[in-house]
Amino acid sequence: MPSPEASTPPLAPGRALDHPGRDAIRLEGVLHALSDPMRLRVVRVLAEREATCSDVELPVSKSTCTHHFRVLREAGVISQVYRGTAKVNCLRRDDLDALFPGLLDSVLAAASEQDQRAGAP
Amino acid sequence: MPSPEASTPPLAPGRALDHPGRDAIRLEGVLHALSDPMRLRVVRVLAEREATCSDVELPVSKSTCTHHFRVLREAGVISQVYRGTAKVNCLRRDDLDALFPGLLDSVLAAASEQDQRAGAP
DNA sequence: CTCGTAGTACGCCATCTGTCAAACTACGAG
DNA sequence: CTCGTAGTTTGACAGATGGCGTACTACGAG
Repeated sequence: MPSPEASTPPLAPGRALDHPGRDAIRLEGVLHALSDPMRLRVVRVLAEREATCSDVELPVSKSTCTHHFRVLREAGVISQVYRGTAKVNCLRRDDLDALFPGLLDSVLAAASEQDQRAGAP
Repeated sequence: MPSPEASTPPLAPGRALDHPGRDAIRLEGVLHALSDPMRLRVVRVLAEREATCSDVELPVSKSTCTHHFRVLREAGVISQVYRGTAKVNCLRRDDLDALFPGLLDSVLAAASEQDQRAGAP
């Protein structure tokens, strides 16, 4: 890895994953995707920074992890692109905000607040 | 039924149902409850007016209907009180808005917009 | 070329979910 | 008291879901 900083990594498309178009994203599907604690945790991480599957720490096996990321992708919540051997995940903020204004933000805010309430008993 | 209009109906408590306290309402549970099309439909009706189970028209059997209302109640999304032989359902707007500000409104707005998009192809 | 790392694919399994029908309870009207 | 309406309970069932391990593929580093 020659001088990794500031250099755009390979970003090889390898093979494109199948993402639903903006118009194919359904509210019910998004809510369902967000209703799982593991997936909600993933989304909260991705709201702050993009991340590969493995640097979102989840207390589940690799295959289960793959499963959750796929559910999120198929629901239209995240996008995934290969970069070398890694896969980079991003929140599809633009699409979600366009389709369901305010929804993502209120879910994220609600999750944070719920955390805080739990943290201060 | 003597002059039914303007008279508060019996409103007999019959037997109180078990509702989670405000602090027991979990975001994941609420999102899960809202992620079913039938239940989302119920919530959208209740956002406009309170209603008995039977005057929310659902294309499912009575027992399935009972099931969905129970899921909503146990998730903390609605409250149910007996009034005579009927059961009146209300959105727990105050609790939801206090816990998850903006969430309910954005879900309702998103549902409406999704409807409109589907209605105008 | 070879190796290690990242992630996928495939079964398998237990549990949960949505659905129904049928039998039952609760209450108001007569 | 009797009847009809509203809703519950129970049991069944098919399908989805979340979880695992193992075997596999793909790519970058040496």
